[in-house]
Amino acid sequence: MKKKITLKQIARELDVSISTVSKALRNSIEISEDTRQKVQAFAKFYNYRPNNIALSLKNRKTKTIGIIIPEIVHHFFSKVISGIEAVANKRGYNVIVGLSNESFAKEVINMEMLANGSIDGFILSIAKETLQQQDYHHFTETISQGMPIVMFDRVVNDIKCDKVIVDDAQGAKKAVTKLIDNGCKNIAIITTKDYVSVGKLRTQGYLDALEAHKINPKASLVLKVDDELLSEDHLDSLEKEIEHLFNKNKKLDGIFAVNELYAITAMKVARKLGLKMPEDLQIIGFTDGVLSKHAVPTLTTVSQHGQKIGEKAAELLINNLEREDEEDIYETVIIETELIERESTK
Amino acid sequence: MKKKITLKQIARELDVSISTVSKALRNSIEISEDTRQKVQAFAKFYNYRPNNIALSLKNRKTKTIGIIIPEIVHHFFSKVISGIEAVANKRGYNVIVGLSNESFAKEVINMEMLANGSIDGFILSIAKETLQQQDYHHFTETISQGMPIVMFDRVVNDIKCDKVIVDDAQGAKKAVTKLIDNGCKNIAIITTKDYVSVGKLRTQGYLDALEAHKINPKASLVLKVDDELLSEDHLDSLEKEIEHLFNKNKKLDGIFAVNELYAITAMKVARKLGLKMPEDLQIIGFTDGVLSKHAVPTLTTVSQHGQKIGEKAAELLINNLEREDEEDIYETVIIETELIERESTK
DNA sequence: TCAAGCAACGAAAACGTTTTCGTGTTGACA
DNA sequence: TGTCAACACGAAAACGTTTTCGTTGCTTGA
Repeated sequence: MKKKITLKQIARELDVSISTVSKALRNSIEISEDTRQKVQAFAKFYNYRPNNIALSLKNRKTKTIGIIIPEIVHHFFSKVISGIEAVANKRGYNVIVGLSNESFAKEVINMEMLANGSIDGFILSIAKETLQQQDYHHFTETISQGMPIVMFDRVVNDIKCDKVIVDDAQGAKKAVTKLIDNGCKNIAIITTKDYVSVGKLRTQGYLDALEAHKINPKASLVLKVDDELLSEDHLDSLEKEIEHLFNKNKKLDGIFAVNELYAITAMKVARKLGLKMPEDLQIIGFTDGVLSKHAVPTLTTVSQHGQKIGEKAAELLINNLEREDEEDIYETVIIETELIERESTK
Repeated sequence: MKKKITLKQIARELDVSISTVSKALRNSIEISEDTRQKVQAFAKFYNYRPNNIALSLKNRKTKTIGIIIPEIVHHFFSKVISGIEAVANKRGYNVIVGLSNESFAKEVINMEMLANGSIDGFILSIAKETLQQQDYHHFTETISQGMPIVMFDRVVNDIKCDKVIVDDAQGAKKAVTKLIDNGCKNIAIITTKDYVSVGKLRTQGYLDALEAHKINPKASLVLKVDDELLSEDHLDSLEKEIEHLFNKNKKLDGIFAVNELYAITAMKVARKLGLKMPEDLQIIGFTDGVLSKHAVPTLTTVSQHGQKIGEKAAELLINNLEREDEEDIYETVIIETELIERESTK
């Protein structure tokens, strides 16, 4: 077992001072050609690499980004991480991941754990519980300590930080407009309760599209699902609620769902009821995940470009970290959504 | 902006020494009740938290685990991370994630980036390119530097480290046996080229099951797909290959696929050919991802329990890190697979 | 011959902790 | 009064770097 070698050990072996070794390795002109060669050869032979922790302590920056997300087993979030990692890596940063599991307490703990020097800045998407409780002190506090935050997807406006969001309302509007253009007369929306900001915005987009076409929204066409039904365990109750939606609206011919799972489940119920897609019923989902691509029929969906969101968030954060002047100008970048048309629409 | 406060600043404000502050905060009996109270109150007021980096440097351990995986946008891998994170968090560790993107070079770079003090140990799954080139020097080197590694899923035997694997062969055998028991006479396997260890093992399990039932394997029933077809971009060619498989074997009535995507694609082709599932054709996949659960028909599959794999890997690593005696005893833990029966089989 | 200047190197501080080992003061006790 | 223990605290080293600021010894020019 050959342990990692340090400057001190090299210095001792070569009978020079630590400073000399350090300078020699960084090709300082202060050091003679001779000693430089000698030191570098020795270092190379023993595969010397400076200790990151020591560097972090000295430079007071860790070249590490902290990511806090609600969950990782989720196509969208893993896409975002993938984007973050790509940019971070290219610019010499590492990423450290914490999961909140949608819990306020875990979000706080995780942030505190990382904020004590482990990272230079955060990229995060807020837990549902936090959104519900509207307690954002942990964000404001870390920001006031000089640690920058970039929020994505689930953001809250009154925090001073960079944000990367999709135009949820616009994307939803595009989707619903598509359904209208395709001849749908009775379009339902399956969405979440309002405290989930993105759910609210998408619902707004749905209403906007209807209004733009002078269609009166009907309350019975709006299904706000309790989000705990999103967990795989409660699929049955989700199905029941959706079935109820069909029963209440016999002439239903279009559905816009604010996520993939709602859309897929709606498809399943429709199939059970003997509806043909896209002939009798057209469906559009949100989030271009793996389910949409491989469903039967394949699902038309609003793509959020998770990878791009991650890349942009990482760029914003790193730019902020490496900016010389300490100006506090915060950007909100909107990533365009894209309607990916597949078989579930005409 | 109130920056993080340090021991030194507290010491200066309270006009005591740094040592006193440190001891007072750790409730040392060396310090008088009075000063202890004073220091603790002050620290609490300014929300003092010890700097992690300084602690890492001093203790020569970072309480951080490095994860290197081929990709993160993948149900199995994100499940594993989720498991690792849960255990790590509970035991006071953070996780830092690096992606190899199946590339040898990126795997090496990532490991070198983290091995210089940033982490205490690795949990990883080997990149395909690395498996192909069979160059494992970066593993042996980090191990010989005293940094422990736990490998999962894609492992290689001759590296001295803990391993967490699924009984791929056994799982495959279970699946194929199920097909045989269900009356299938002509069972094909869709698998990867042999250098992917898990693909090879699963193929072996397929052959084992046939042999156990005295069925002669037919070369035409074994489809070894070039793995670049796994990328979403090459789905067409994958479909073509599978279609070719059907054409060559008119009496095909069972398919075992070594991953979800192959299985789903086989379903798609079968449906195009007008085959009814499970009546005309039964299919079993590997990896219990989100696709299996929501496919039409839902897919019978061999579950690997990714979460459990992650948990176990984290336990092994942390136990190793916190073991007092430096004994090098390495374990290989086998996580049982489970056949989850759904609609694609009778 | 001497001051100046330069080349080559070393000492030490700093980053923020923890911990070991003093050290000074007090009180008790002989 | 002198000694010793207990008490409360501080100095300093250590973790591994980088960097500033000396400090040598030698050369050079007048």
